[in-house]
Amino acid sequence: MTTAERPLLAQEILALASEAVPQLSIATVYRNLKALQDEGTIKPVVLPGQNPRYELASYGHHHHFQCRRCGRVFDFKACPGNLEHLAPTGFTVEEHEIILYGQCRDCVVTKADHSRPLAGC
Amino acid sequence: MTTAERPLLAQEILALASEAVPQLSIATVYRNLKALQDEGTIKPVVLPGQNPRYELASYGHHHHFQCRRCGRVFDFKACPGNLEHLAPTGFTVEEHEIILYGQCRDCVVTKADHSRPLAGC
DNA sequence: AGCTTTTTGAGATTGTATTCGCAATAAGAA
DNA sequence: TTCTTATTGCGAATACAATCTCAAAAAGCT
Repeated sequence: MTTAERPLLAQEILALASEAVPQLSIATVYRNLKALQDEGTIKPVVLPGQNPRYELASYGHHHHFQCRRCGRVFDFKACPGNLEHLAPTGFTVEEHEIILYGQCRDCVVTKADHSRPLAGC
Repeated sequence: MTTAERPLLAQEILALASEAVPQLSIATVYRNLKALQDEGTIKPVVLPGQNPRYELASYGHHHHFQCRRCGRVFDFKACPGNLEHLAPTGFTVEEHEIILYGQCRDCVVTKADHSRPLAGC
């Protein structure tokens, strides 16, 4: 399994790995994901209402961007920090999560080009 | 159906409404949620890996806080804004979502009190 | 009250991501 | 090569939120 530059769905992993191992089954993908997760190599990235994606656990604090056109999720390191004061008074903030939605670099090209595929571009 | 002060799960709605209508079934809850959603009165609030909660659609831009102890989700209006620049260069940000995790006012009381229930407190 | 329409409860069913079971295959050791 | 162990493919099974079915109950109307 090679390193990817963004969190991947089990299905994306299957698709990508299938290029090298055509008969690869989804069960094997899930089995390996589980194993890698148990040993702490990877961790799940869950966006609201979506299936888990997976990325290397070694990558530090960061957040995620999802492209609305191609659906891919990207990491970004930037973080405003100091979000503790946003919560209602009396609340304690232990962790935060920021998710940005928009168009990725590949997809901003032409706003109105509806002929391009909506996923996997 | 009365107004609640935070987004509720179908199950929470069932539990709360059952106090008034004991034999209420989950099907009715889902039916009404769907109807209210179709007419635009409520909208779903989805946290990563969790079932949708529902809140009034009229409440403007805001974000969510989840208490790790009782699991309840709360709204908060505060928002740092200007998150567009956080995304990688070349990306366009159309929307953002911030989720804070921690302890709610009710649950911060005693950090080490493990005798209290973990949900519904 | 009698009739019609809408809503409901309760259980069955669906959809779908994930996991299991197990025989087959591959990889390692000797 | 032969034996042993680990991994795989593939179809079946699971888990579970959400939806459907349909007879019963409730609400409206006259």
